[in-house]
Amino acid sequence: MRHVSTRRPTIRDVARRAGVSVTTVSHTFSGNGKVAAATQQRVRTAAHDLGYHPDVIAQGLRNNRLGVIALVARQLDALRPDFLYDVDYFSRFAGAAAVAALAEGLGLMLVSDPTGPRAAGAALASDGFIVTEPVVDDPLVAMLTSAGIPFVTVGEVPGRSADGPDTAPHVDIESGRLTALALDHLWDGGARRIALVTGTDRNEWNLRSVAVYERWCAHRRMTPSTVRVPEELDGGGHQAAGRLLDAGAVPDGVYALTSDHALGLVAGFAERGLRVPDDVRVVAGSDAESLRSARPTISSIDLEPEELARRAVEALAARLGGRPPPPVGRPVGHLVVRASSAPADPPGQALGPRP
Amino acid sequence: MRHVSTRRPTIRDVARRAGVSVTTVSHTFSGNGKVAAATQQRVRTAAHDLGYHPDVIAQGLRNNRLGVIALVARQLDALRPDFLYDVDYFSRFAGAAAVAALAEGLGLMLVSDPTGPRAAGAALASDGFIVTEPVVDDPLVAMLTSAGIPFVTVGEVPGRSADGPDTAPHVDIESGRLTALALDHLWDGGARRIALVTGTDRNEWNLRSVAVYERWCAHRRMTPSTVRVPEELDGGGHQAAGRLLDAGAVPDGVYALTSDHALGLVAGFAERGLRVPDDVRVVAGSDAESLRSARPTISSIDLEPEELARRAVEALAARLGGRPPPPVGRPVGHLVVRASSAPADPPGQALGPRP
DNA sequence: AGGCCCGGCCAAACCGTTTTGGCCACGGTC
DNA sequence: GACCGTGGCCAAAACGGTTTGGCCGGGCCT
Repeated sequence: MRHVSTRRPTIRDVARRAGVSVTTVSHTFSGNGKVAAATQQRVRTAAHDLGYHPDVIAQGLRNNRLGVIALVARQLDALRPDFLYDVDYFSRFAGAAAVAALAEGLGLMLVSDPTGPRAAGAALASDGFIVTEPVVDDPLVAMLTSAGIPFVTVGEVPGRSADGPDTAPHVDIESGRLTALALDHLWDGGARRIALVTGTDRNEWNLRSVAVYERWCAHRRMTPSTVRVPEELDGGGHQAAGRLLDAGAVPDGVYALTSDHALGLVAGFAERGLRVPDDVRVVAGSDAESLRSARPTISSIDLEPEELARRAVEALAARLGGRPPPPVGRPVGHLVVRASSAPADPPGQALGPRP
Repeated sequence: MRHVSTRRPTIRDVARRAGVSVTTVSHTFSGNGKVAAATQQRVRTAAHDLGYHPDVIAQGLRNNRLGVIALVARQLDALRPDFLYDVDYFSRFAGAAAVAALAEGLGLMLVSDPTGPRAAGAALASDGFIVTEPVVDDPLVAMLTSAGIPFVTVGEVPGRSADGPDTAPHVDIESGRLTALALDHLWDGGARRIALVTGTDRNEWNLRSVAVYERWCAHRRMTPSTVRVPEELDGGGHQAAGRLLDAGAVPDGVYALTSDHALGLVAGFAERGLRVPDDVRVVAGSDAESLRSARPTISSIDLEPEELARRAVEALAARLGGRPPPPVGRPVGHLVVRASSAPADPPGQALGPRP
């Protein structure tokens, strides 16, 4: 007999119990129609007695919105499915996005690229998408655009500057400012032969960093030296160190865009007898726990994924609600100086820690 | 005029175009009724021409299932909302869970504790829940149980052993075996005064580890020495080191359940002049990138969150599909030996690396 | 020949909401 | 007194699928 009581109460049950129509119940909850205060009270107590909660799916069917946004985790599609690069960044981003979504009354769904082979049907049920680090001619962006599904990218979609106003709404990751920040910091520390280690994804982060780096070098009459290694390549940083040293012009400063690569780089330098930061200073372009605990600790750009996530969610929520986009806030992302780029001790002085 | 073409095609459009009823269209896709092969073909091409995809929400309304499971991220509710402890574990878990869910045709929703203050309506739309690290008298478990919502926990719900068959379905994290593994390893390395540093959450991991540790000590006639520090306490490991040393009986081996604490512990020991692993060996109970790159590198138990996540998703999916639970697989979780617990060099021998 | 089963198809009910259009009574306006 | 506006309520039509029950005709058995 218990199966009788197991059915969750519907709006009809509430209506019956309150002695009104379902319309009235719907109205009292949505605040849409006109319902007398006394009636509202009756409805509310009836609903409460029954433990009624509106069915989100039925609502979704009717209003064509579920209250769920999707975060596309492209790293999930990497060749090694059990491997996530830039774990810190993604995890901090996803966690903060979930919290921000919650605050907007939305759920956060983690999906792999819906243009990929295993397109999850459920993924398409979401009201909007957050796409991190879109690449040039991004198929996902194209798909979302043509399907008319609202989305927000984190970082601009590169290679569209010519299109003008056609650019998709995005959260600014300020890659230009941050690159300059890192390079200036290395320069201020005394580095005069600064190399760049970048990933191969054609996203804004990589592309703009390279562009800014080259302009920056030209401005200072420095010959740029760029090494490209795939983001997801294990030991990529190590390899980059080798390539930089073998190339002849040994750098005295390196800006490595990926935290993993920065780690490998430092290790690679150590193996070849170069001391960090004494012989070569290193700054990573993305912060991670591992940089904090490495020996030496490694300086980095903290992109503030939490803040980016919050902004992305807010922008998307505003879009979904037909509200104007939130105003741009303070500049996001900052430099965290650690041992790997600490200013050189004056020559001839003891190397021990100073009070 | 474009708004006309913008409506996505429904099952009715397909039916009309194929010259059949909607029932037939539904049947050809679900494989439920009997539909002649030729008719099926007509329907499929019609659907393809129209770019038809069934509406997940409408399906969900009828079948009472959306194809989405929820992963409860309790760390999101921590006091500092921008802080996740054991980032590695959670991120690896969530990523793998999303992939596994995808493979089952399910979406993965990240939600905060639905019993919490900000209960997201959408959260309740999910078909089932994955609850990591349930605690004694877990309110969430109680809520899910009473609401009849299917769920799977990762790690047993502690304090229910008396209930017998009443225990909730769970994925075994094998905390007993792993604790013994770590302790035996310390013992084999020569440690004879082994301390335990544990968190304060009353989950299986902490509780069982303590229990096994105490039994293990009794068996070897060793006086147990346990230090408790909250998981989310920054600098908790550091504090633990202080407490252990101030207590008088300086340990020569420590098993610290949280990776953060292990890190702080090593740092704390170093400050007080204790060398790791020479004076005291350390093993962490949870692996993380930071342990891999710390100096010295720190041994740990790799819980294999990816495998746990996969199992949790599969178990939940089976439950949702009314299928029997998947068979238990190989033992999961293993010890990763690093420098912090390397066997002592025989006295009088050089300390340099050996080939 | 009659009865039965079964393959192939369809019309209609149903899932739990929201929204539209209308009904009724009441009060104010001319 | 006819008219209109409006506050309060409701019945019914969506929303886009799935499932039930039934209809029809042909082959097989007796």
